This record gives sequence, structure tokens and C-alpha cells, in this order.
Amino acid sequence: MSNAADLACLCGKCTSCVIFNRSVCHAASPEAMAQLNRISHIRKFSRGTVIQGQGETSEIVGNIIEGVVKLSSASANGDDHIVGLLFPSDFFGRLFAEESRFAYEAVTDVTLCAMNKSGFERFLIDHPGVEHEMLKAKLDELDAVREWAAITNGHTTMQRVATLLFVFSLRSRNQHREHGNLSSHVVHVPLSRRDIADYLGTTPETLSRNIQTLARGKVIRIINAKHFELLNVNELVMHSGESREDLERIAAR
Amino acid sequence: MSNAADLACLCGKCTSCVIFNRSVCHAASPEAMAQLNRISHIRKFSRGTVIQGQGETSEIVGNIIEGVVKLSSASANGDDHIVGLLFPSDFFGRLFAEESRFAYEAVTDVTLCAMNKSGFERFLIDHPGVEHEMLKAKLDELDAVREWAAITNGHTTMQRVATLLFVFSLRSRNQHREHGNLSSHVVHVPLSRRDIADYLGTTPETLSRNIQTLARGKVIRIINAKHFELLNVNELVMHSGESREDLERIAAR
DNA sequence: CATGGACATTGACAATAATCAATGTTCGGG
DNA sequence: CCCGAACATTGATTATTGTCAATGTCCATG
Repeated sequence: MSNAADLACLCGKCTSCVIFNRSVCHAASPEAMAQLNRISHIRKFSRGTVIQGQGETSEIVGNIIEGVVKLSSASANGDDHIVGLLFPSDFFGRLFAEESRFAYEAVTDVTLCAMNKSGFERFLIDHPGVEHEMLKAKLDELDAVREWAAITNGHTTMQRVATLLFVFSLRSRNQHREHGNLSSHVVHVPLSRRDIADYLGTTPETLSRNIQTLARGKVIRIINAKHFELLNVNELVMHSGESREDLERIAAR
Repeated sequence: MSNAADLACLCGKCTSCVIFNRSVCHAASPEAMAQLNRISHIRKFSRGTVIQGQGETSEIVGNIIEGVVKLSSASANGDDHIVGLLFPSDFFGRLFAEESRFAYEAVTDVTLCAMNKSGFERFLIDHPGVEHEMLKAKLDELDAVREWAAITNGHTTMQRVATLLFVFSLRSRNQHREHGNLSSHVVHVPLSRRDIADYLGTTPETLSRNIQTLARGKVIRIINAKHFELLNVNELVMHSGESREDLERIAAR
């Protein structure tokens, strides 16, 4: 947590929080919200910071306000794999366990609405309505993780790459929609090639070859390492091996 | 649900339930338990029965008392993948969602402590203590699914096969331990080769070759299609690419 | 604006796994 | 107890991916 900086709470009230509607907090009563305000504070982590190491005692939890966090697991033989990505409004941290089985690392600069873990655990137990929302969120997450596992498991690298690009395009489209920009076909993938490869269960080399194949086939245009323009969305969906319907469900999470 | 048969509740009281201690029910107060007794009933499904289809409205939930259930997802191009296996004391079904994203199929004959979905949902909301246990169970499950995803993602088929055999051996050892049999090295894998292959993200052919390689190397002995004797556990762990520690954590779930 | 280091791409090759086809094996129903 | 169908194994071949090595590109930093 070397790069972490404590700041005064920016929210003032959770009601002005940009992710309030999408986070579990929206189930909180006025009384509960006041308490959330008391126990939460904004923290920022710069890109590359390991917010929580694998196997470490977990002490902070919270919601991601801005940025992307990767959840990774290193196995005995040294290589690590990304088992999840967390985006704004996603809950961060491992509740009700002594230590975290995975490492949490800031992939971009990250802003967190952080809370002391045991403090938030007490809060949840005192507020069953919010805990209920947390359960629902985790049930959705469980489905999403399984769905993603099914994709990485039995598909070719090309299918995984196409799926990732399409899903990210839907996500960023949703974000853009919020800013009134509906028709952008530019996808922003805020991960390095290595991180994407780890997430997809392949190597940077194979990944690169597949991206270049898509570019040569005029399915995408590589703007730069982290930005792609989708030239032929139908082709991309074909390459993914999934129905558009399924992809949209996955993106919606 | 063609093969399903309704039976009178065998438990009488949940306290005599064989999986009570390991299921979420153990958090129920006497009053809550009485209510559980009222809304639950034993149902049996024979091997091969699709208990719930993918995308179907889910109406029953419950705990698995005996047998193994596979959770699978069929993608657009037809091939399906097993995204999870459920064992006795695992919770069955998808709470708080209209339909199930996955198909549930009995891999062996299965005995379920079944409840009406909306009835149990109401029960949970009325009993925050039990809902809290459910949340904890789902958080553990989430970790386990991610951990398994990390294994199937970035490992060779041999590593996955070795991992599966070792993890199943620990699970069955735990079961045997309950019956006082400590030192059995016989692993029972109640899945067909196709199911194992789907679970590991490979094909029956490749799977078979790897199993035979382990047998030729005297790491295991193939007793029959579903039973294996572990001749050299250390070798098996070597082949898995994981530390024994990690494997034991995975098996414990 | 030059420069070094990290990141990305490309190439050649080896390793691994999928596919297609054939042969064994097991198990339950007649 | 035999038979057939489903399941499992084996072989030959092809396709895909990983690995090692080299080159190219981008970006922060001085």
C-alpha cells in the first residue's frame, strides 16, 4: 500500500456518489447511509499498486469508484493467472474471511470507497437489507465467473479474444452512453498484453497474433496498444463462437 | 423432472439430517428449523436427469443430500462445458433470479432436500442469520470457482488431470474418514470421460491418453473407468503443478 | 528531443492438443 | 448368457499454441 494516499471523503453524502445506484449501498436506509458515510473514506491507488497481496490478511473492503482492479492467483510454479477484473461499482475485497486467496492489483489508477473490513462486516450484520443486496450481487458475480470460465475453458484463443473485445465494447458503450455518446465503436482495453493474455489463459505472443489476424481481416483496426476500432461487429461476433445475445448478457453482468 | 419422485420427508427433524452440519441450515434457530421442516421435502432424481434446464425458470432450490450434480453451460455453437460440480451439502439452485443461467443435471442418482424457491427466499429474508450463512457460503464458492478457473486456464491437460485426481482423492478420503477408513488411496470419480473432459476443458481422447500415461508411469492404477488407485501421490502432486498445500485448500473448499 | 527500458510484434520451431477413424471394453436388457 | 449400444482407448494426422529469440514501437525521463 505504498502508493496509497488517504483523502478526505469526497462524497459528503453517498447520495452524490457516482456509483451509488449500481453498488450495494443503494439498499441502505437513511440511517444506514449515515453510518456508511462515517465508516467509509476515499482512497486512491496508482497503477501497478498491489492493494492486497495473495494470502495477506485482508483489512480493507469497499466499492471501486474509478479504475480497474485485477484479481490474480499465483500458482506454485510461478506463473499467475487473472481470475477476475473489477470495474467501477464492483465490490472490492473479501468479506468474512481472514485472508484473501487472491491478489488485488490496480491495473489503472484506482479510486476506492474504502472501509475497514470488520467495521463493514458489522454494518452488514446490523443491516440485513444491505446484506441481502450483497448476497444478490455475489450470486450474480458467481454466475458471471462461471460463464467466463466456460468461455476461457472450451474455446480457441481467437474466440476468447473476439469475446473479450466485444464484451469490452459493450461495457465502454454503456459508459459512453452515460456521457451521451452513443455510437462510438472504439474499445478501450485498459490492460497490458500480458494481463489480457493472463486473463484469457494464453500468452502475449499468441494473443498478439490473433489481434493482428483480426486487424488484417479488417474486423478491427488497431488504434494503439489499448484502443481498437470495431470495423465489422458481426464478423467479431462470428469469431467469438457465442451468440450476440449471450455476449450481451455477459457484458451486462 | 420426469424421473423425479416425491417422497415423504426422511429427516423428520433437520437435526437428523446427514448434511446438516455442513449446510447453511445449521445457522437456523429452533423456530427457523421448524419452518424449514415444513417447506422442505426429499426428492430423488435418477442419473442423467436434467433437474433444471439452462434458461428455464427456476422453481426449486435446496441442499444436495446424496449424489453429484453437474452445472453446465451450452454455448451457441453447440458444445457444452461443465462449470461446476455440486456434492452433498452443497446448495442447489439459483436464488433471487428468474431463470437459471446453467443446466443442472444429475450425474449420479441424486437425493435432494428440495424447497420451493420463492418460499425459501422468503424464509431467508425472514431469517437474516441463515441468509448470512448463505452469503458466507457463496463467498467461499466464489473463491473456489475462481481458483478452479485459474487451474483450468493456464495449465496443461496433464496438470489438470493430476489436480482433479488429487482433489477428488482428498474429498473421498474425507468421506471415508467419516466411516473410519483413513488410508484408502482409491479415488472414485463418478463422472464419465466426456464429463471429466468437459470439466477440464479438453476432449475425452486427450484425457484418456493422459490417464494412461499416469498409469504407465505407475503414478496411478486404473481399477475401472471410475475408480483409480493412487500409487505415488508425490508424483501426482508434481504432475499437478500446484503445491500440495494449495491442492488441499482447493479440496477443502 | 534524445534515450533507455518496458512493451508489443514477428519469425522459426517444438510441444501440445484436437480431430477423425478404428478398435476394445463394459454393462444392462432381452 | 448373449448381444448391442454406449463408453473408453488407441493410432495417425492435422491444427493450434507455446517457447525462444530477435526486432520494432512507444513513452517517460532527463
